[in-house]
Amino acid sequence: MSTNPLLKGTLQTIILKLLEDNTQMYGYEITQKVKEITAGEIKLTEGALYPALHKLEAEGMLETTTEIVDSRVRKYYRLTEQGGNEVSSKLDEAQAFIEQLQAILSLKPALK
Amino acid sequence: MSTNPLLKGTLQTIILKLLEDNTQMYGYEITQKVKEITAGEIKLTEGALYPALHKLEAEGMLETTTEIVDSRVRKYYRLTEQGGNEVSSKLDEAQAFIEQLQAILSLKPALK
DNA sequence: TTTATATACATAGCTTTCTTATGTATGTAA
DNA sequence: TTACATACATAAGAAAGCTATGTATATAAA
Repeated sequence: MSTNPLLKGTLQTIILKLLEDNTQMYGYEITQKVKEITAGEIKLTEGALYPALHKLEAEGMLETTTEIVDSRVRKYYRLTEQGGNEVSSKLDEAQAFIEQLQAILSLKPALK
Repeated sequence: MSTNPLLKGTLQTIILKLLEDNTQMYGYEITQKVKEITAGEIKLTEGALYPALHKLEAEGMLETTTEIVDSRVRKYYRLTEQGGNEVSSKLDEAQAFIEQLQAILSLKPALK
């Protein structure tokens, strides 16, 4: 994988979508889930994930509860009502952007 | 459109792909081409485009020739040999990332 | 027993890459 | 003479990643 500039801008959407599907998840679980779904192709780094979670929480999109499991701390995140409302528009934006991008990247050479 | 955080990381690939298809283009032409292809959905700002072109040139991916057309300066960019070699791997990366992203974003809710 | 790996959080410092705003200059239409 | 289109460029700032580091627990391996 190395670095992944393409990830920029999509991390928030990934987080919100996963939390829409799974009700509640903790940070480490999100990294593992993404790794699993993408067969290791996309790896979320902690330095990107945790600040992104904190930001979404500060914006009122996510709320948390902390639990102790096996004497380790787990901070569960779930969508707030506002967060839930935001998900579908974020997904629409992402899908629209992907389609436009593919329109450019799979362009046939101009017939001159 | 407003701002476009999703654009991050894809601008280089867009530029290289357009130059693969069109042999040579100048900056303003690239902005218009992208606007045209995406029906105005994606707008490249000059503050993003020109530094990106300069960077690709500095990295040896692009080379330029300047012409005067209608007493206005035009700086044409085209792929160097190195740039040409780089295009397909950039495109592969972008397509792979898009596929992984769609795998995450269109995930069905986990059956629990 | 001490090292490595996995789990689980967090943050500081850095870099890349974008946005906004501004500037120069020419040509044309209102 | 004002506005808009064409055509370049850059400075300042913000956003959002990455790397590295730190804390802490549990377990497996050497």
